[in-house]
Amino acid sequence: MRNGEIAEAFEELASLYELDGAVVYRVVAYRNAAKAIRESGVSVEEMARQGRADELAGVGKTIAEKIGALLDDGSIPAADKLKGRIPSGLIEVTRIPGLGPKRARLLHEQLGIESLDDLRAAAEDGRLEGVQGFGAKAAENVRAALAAGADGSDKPRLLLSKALEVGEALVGALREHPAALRVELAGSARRWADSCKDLDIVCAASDPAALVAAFTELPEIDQVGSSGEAGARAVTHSGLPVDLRIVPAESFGNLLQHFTGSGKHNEALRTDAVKRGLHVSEYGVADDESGESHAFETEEEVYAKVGLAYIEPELRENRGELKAARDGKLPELIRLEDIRGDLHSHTTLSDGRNSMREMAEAARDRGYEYLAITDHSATHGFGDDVPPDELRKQIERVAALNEELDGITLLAGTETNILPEGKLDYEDELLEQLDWVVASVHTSFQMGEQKMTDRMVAAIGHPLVDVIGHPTGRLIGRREPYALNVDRVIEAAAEAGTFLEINANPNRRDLPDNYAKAAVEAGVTIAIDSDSHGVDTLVNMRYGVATARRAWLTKANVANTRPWAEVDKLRKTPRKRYQ
DNA sequence: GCCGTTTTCGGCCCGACTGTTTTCAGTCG
Repeated sequence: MRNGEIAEAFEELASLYELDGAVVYRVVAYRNAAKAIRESGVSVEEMARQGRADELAGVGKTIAEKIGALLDDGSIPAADKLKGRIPSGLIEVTRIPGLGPKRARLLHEQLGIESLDDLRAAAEDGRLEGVQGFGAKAAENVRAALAAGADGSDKPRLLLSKALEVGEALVGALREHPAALRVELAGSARRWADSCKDLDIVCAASDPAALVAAFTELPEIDQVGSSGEAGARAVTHSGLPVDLRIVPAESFGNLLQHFTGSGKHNEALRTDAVKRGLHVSEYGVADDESGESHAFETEEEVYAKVGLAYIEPELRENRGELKAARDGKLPELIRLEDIRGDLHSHTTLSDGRNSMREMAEAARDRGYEYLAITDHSATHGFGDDVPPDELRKQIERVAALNEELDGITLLAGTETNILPEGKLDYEDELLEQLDWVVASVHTSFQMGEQKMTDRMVAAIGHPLVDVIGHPTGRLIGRREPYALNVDRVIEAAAEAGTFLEINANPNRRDLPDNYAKAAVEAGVTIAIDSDSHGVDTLVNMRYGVATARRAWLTKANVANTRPWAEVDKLRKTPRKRYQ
């Protein structure tokens, strides 16, 4: 079973316990365990088989046993038992705004409601008002939510690149307003998560009312829900909810820290602080000893007050960053400026939109020292392939252009398909003449896990494969990863010395952060590549670096923070012509 | 149900808002 599937089972179990009226701490414990399982960079099934599932933070003896039962029998006995009492449709009912587990349970007990359809009927025929705690307003809110299309599914999330497009425009416009003192994007966008469900903007202002008024008039804003001196809630034309908060400048650090999250990070931070007699909220840090509350202008001061080193937003996911901050063991995260070249790009020779020269000049303008031209191989499958003879000519064209270009080195490369049997798309004799070889899967996505993993491991073992491109094949929010044993892929890459890519395309960000972290811990070197198909997407490198930062990576973990000559030496098969 | 530089038992973040209350529970972020 995949980590995601195991996590889902425990999320369901948490909801069932919650509807059954279990103590909230038990429900939270199951939810925390589900999160740890989902985010694990190694196979939890494998850990469980080895009796090590309880090494995950938040998984103890009881949950470890339940994981075992789930793997052995396909279900958790406690969940099966609860399902006898609690209809699964009730979980959807709890996702209607304003309805939670307590009220859903009440509706089940008093009206026999078991599904959204039942809820709709009861809201329409007036039975809802008869339930204790429900008045006319509550019933009306349910009717409105259902009419607005609430269907019991989780809120949709927008890809980070789309959210940032809007968020950066809003922040830029607000910063230009004369009343603005400080304006920062907070929330999941500031943590560079894969996707966002809303935007949070935190401001300090000399004239709050004027700044709020200006915000509601911005061209990106469609509807304004509520607004006042303290901020506004609005929705953009693209349907993204935006929360604007205005705070006093002297407590800007507290608010920014609070609204950057994540919720789990803040919860853990506060629990930790309580042990030191400190109570952290968005307004300040209250000190039991002095009885005073301390407000801070900067986040650095907030973290210092609770005895922690400053934690970068990308790390604030409660994945061990608090302990590392306490022990002074936070990594010095890689920065975008550390990147010295891009090792995966396309031109019009395959499916790119710009010529080799245009790509080279654009890369040089970004300050890169080198750019690998890696057009698709002979069986790419989408047309625009590069047959062997064409690739030979391309090597010559790269050499000729290098003669003309100053300030950047072009590398002759390929993004070769990994064929279903694990072989590559060109003969070794041709691959040997290339400076850089990316190998990726672009066909036969539906293979079983064993075959797909064998296929990948075979490519990793090929002496002339420098890096595996977008190793899991996921498309964020649209396509699950291939059925792949990522543990084995990482192990094979570590053993062979083959690099694994963090593909920086914002739709991919592949390797994902959890796997990239596990890969580096296993000794794998990472390459962060834009996979640009035009000059306009070289900037996507920032999403790859963000994923690397979320994976706790340093400059040293990433190949292309080095000059090209060092990258050549670092890979498993340095090419003779460079020696 | 988990966890341990106060604890192997007794804790387990903080505050705002809403609607229904007659002092607060439930929900949300």
